[in-house]
This record gives sequence, structure tokens and C-alpha cells, in this order.
Amino acid sequence: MFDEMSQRGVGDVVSWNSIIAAYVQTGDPATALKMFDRMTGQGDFRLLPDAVSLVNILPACASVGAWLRGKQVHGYAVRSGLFGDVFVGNAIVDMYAKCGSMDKANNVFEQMKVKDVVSWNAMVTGYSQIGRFEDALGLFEDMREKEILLDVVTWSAVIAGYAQRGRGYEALDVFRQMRIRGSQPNAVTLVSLLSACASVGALLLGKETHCYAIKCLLYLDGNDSGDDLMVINAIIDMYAKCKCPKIAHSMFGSVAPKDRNVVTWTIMIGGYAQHGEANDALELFSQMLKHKSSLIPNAFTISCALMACARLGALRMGRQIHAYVLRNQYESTMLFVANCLIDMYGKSGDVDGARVVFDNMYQRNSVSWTSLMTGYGMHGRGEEALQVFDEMKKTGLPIDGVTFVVVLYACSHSGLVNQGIKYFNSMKTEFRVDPGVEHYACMVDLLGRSGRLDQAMKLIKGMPMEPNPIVWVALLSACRTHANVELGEYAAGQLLELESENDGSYTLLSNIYANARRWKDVARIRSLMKHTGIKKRPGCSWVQGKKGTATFFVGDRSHPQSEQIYDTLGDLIDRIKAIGYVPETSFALHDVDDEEKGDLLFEHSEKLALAYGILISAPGVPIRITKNLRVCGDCHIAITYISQIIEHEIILRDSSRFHHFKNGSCSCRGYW
DNA sequence: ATAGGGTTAG
Repeated sequence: MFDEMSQRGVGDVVSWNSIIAAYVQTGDPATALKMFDRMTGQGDFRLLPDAVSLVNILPACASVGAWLRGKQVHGYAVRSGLFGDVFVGNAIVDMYAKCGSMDKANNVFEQMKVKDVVSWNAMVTGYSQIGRFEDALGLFEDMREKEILLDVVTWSAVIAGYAQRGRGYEALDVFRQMRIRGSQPNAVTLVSLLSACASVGALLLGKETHCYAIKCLLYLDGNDSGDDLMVINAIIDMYAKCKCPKIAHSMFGSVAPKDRNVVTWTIMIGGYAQHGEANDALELFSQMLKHKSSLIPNAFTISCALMACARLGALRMGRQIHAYVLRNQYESTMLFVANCLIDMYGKSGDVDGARVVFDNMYQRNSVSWTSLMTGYGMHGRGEEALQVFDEMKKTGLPIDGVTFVVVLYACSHSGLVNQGIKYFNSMKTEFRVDPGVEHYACMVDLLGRSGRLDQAMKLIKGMPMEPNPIVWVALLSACRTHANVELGEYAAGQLLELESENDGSYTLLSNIYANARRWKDVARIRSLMKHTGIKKRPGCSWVQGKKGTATFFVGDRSHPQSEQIYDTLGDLIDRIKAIGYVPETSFALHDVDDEEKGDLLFEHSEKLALAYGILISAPGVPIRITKNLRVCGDCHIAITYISQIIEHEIILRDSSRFHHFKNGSCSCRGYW
């Protein structure tokens, strides 16, 4: 219609405004800007924009970050006298605020002769979005003086700002003030509040908000604005982030499938991926695809599904999703998805696959670089990780604390002790990043892993802050690796004092004693665990087959092919004994819970998973195993031997790193 | 015709 009109020369400002508004509203600001240029450009057709034109085009400038264009429009508004229109003024303030230039916004705001509550709200929002909450709340006082009533938007903007920055408790505080001052919350307020609860894991307050929402939804019910669904989505997300995936799922189930939108599905998939069973996330994802109605996964959905794959090491599924991404061209949001792909490939044992994704990206950010480095680090390919770091430095992308955690982690798992020390020392001097407690933990790990326990202890003593549990666990596990009972006891004692002892630290200490043949101490630890009710998390390994995942616990006989699995395993053990394998019984007490069942060393989950992997894999195909805890020492020795007598490469991911077993050696080279 | 909200990565 518009084209026809403009060809006949009957289009006027109103028709141009209408078509431009349509582009803005359907989320195509680039075309809107092009049309605005055509409207105002040289030629036969040159229309003077009116106030509506400006109010239409300013948000478009803001949303693509076209600060310069916005400034030109601002100039035109002043020259043409349209600046006096309060709508125009508000749109200019908002445009500057959204472009991150609050000082300019404030200038304009102060020049406006007529202001309304929207003007004030635009300023409050602007300050809240960049985290300048003192300035935002300062405006509250000005508003009170000028007797401008704070409305629901004013309050919600600040609550949302706090929520987005993870400052949930301050958001809740503002909400309380809002209630005291008698403002009535609406759907947006509730969504912001729920997101605040989610960000700090405040389950109780989240439940309170849920109850409040039930009351409010009675009134909202029946309008088609989609507000109800948004609130419900936020409730599902809140429960998932507060580590209640079951409640989240029952809320999800309470929404009729036809009423769910992409966000509903994505929230639930992401909730399972991060706080529940990652397998359930993938199950839900394929359910969503089967729905085949108008539900199309967006970049968020894909990222969540890839997170689930990464957690499981589900390479086969991850590759399928990668193919889906390529087929469906998720270009516009490729950066995020590609970063998830790098992470997924790295964590699923295919770091070369991660590299291919990285090399094919046309845009990268620091997450892309660090994800790739993490991948190399986990696989013990420290030199390559450091090469990537050198390349990253050349890009000018910010090098922050996270980058150094990854660099030090890579050094630690490849035995690059001197380089690690060098990078640690360069953090402050060269990159102006203050080493945090997490970097000290990395250094303790680095020194400890390589056996320099005294040096590690010296570093801890010289720390400028209190060592946290992670530091002591790093020391403790180094004491296990290098059989240092005395220092191990000390580290365990420190953990006890910080009241953060968990099943892992008890197991480590018990292993240290067992290794030293101090069985009385082993028994003491065991009874201490029984007394305090600390249970060892059961070890669990899984293998991806063509028909889904097979999971094994220690001594597990639940698999239908159990008999065959045990036969294969027994056969392998016999064969490696013949070439020198001696069972390392000090690890037999690793699984203290199962002690009554006898010596289950030969039935550890990773051994069972390997036997099953051999059964289902074609010759020469790598076998990929994932374990929830660290691999047991005896299993590590046994699998090294087994790799000598079978044709498969064995790729095992434990909670610390990857082990590639091939021809009788492991890529970890002792750096667990 | 202007202001506020839900899902993703190291």
C-alpha cells in the first residue's frame, strides 16, 4: 500500500510516519532508519518530519546504538522548534540514556521547560540501567520536592536495575518502600522482583512473590497482553535458579502446552541444564522440537541445550545441535551460540572441534577466547592454551581476572609451573588485574600438583586475604597426590575450622591415610563421617551410546547387558595383570559407603563404563566416558594398561580434567 | 508517538 502511494506521490508525513513506526515496532530499526533517510533526504521527495516522526525514529537510533544519528535528530528538533514538545524531549532524553550517555541525557532533561512523569522515569531508568543507583534514588527526592508522584514505572525501573546487576536484596528493599508508599505493583514489577529473587537465590521471598502474583493474576486474568505468561515464566525461572527444579517443572506443567511460548520452554531447559538433570533438559528440548507448531528455538534455547550437552559431555547430541544451527542459520546471534559450541566441544572431549568453531567465527569476544583456552587446558594441551593467550593479547580485548584463572588452570594441568608463576606475577604489573583469592587457589593447585608443597604453603601464608575453602582443598588434594600426610592433616583441619568440610575433603584425607597404611585413621575418618551424617557422593560414570546414555555406579548390575559387561571386565583385568598391573588396594577404601559389600575395586563405575564402551564401540572408534567425581587412582592405572591392549583411544572426563589414554599412557602425565 | 519486565557463554 505504502509503495503504491509513494509512487503516485500521494504519500504524506502521516503515511511515512506510519510505515516507519511499523518497522520499529516489528523490530527492524535498521529499515526504519533507511526509510527515515529516504523521507528526509534530497530529491523530489523531501518531507519535513513532525513531532511524531522524531518520536518514532529516536528509539530506533537508540536500539542500534546510532548515537550520532540521534544527535542529528536532536539538533533538528531544536532548530525546528519541535523540542518544546514534551514527547520529543522525552524521546531525546531516552535516546541518550539508552546510548549510555547519561550526562547528555541530563543536559537535555534540564533544558526541558515542560516535564512529565515520563521524563523523570526516563532519567531514573537510565541511571538504574548503568548501575548509578544513588543518582536514580536522588531523583526520587527531587520528585518528592516537586510533588511528582512516583508511579509504578519509576519503582519498577529501579527494581529491575538492581535485579539485572545481581543486587537482589536492594531490589527487594526498593519493593518494600514501594509498598509502604502505597504504589500498586503490576506485572512488570512482579517480573523484576522475581528476577531479583532468582539472582540471589532468595527462595522464601520468591515464594512470597509467587503468592502475591497469584493474588494479582486474578485481576490480570483475561487480558491478552501476555503479561500473565511473562509472570509465570519469571516464576518458573525463579524456582529453577533457587535450586528447586522440581517445583519449576510442576509450574511449567501447569501451563497448558498451547499457552507456552519459546521463553517458557527455554527457561525450563536452561533450568534443568544448570540446576537439575541435564538429561531432562535434552529430553525437553527434543520434545519442544517435536511440537513442530510455531515453536522455533531461538539463540537462547540453543545455548541452553548446548549447556546441557556440555555438562553431560554429550558429544553426539552436541554435534546434532551444531548441525541444526548450521541448517537454520542462527547468524544474527551467532556469537553467543558459537561460544556455547566452543564450550560444549571442549567439555565433550573434542577440543579440535572447538577450534574449528572458533576459527570460523567472524566475530569473537573475550568469552570465545577463554572458552577455547579452557578447552586446551582441560585436555592438558597447555602450550596451545598459552599460544591462544598470546593471540588474544594482540586483539586488544580486555584481559580480566577470569582470563587469568583460565591461564593458570591450563598451566597447572600441563605442568607448566614456571610459566604459571610468570603469568601470576605479570597479572598486576602488566595487566593491572589484582590477584583474587581464586588466583591464589590456582597457584596453590599449580605448585601442589607439581609437588612443590612447601612453596604452596608459603604462598598461602603470604596471601593478602583469608584463604577460602577452595585454597585448602587444592592443597589437600596435592597432599593426596604427593602422599604428604602431615600437611594434608593441616589442610583438612583448616577446612574443618571454616566449617566447609564436604564429602570430598573427607575422602581425600581418608585416601591419604590409606596410602600411608594408617588404617586406624582411616577408620576414624569413616566413623566421623557417619557421626556427622556426611555421606560420600556416589561415584558415577556414563557412556553415550547410539541409543542414549548408559550410567553406572559402583558394583552396578542394573544394566541389561550386565553379565557381558562383567565378563569383559574380568577378562581385561586378567590380561593386564599378565603384563604387570598390580591392583592399588589403597584406593579400595575410596568408596567408604560400600565397604560392607567387600572389595569393590574392580567394580568401580569408570571400569564398568569402559567395559560397556568396548562392547558397543566399533573397532578404532574412541570411547568417551564421563565421571562425576575424580577418577580413582587404581582405575587410572588399570585404564592406562588397558589402553595398551585394545584398539580404542579412551577419552575420560572426570571432575578435574580430561584423560586421553592411548598405547599405555595418559595425556595427564600425572598432573591430575 | 515517549519510560519499566522473562531465557544464553568463559
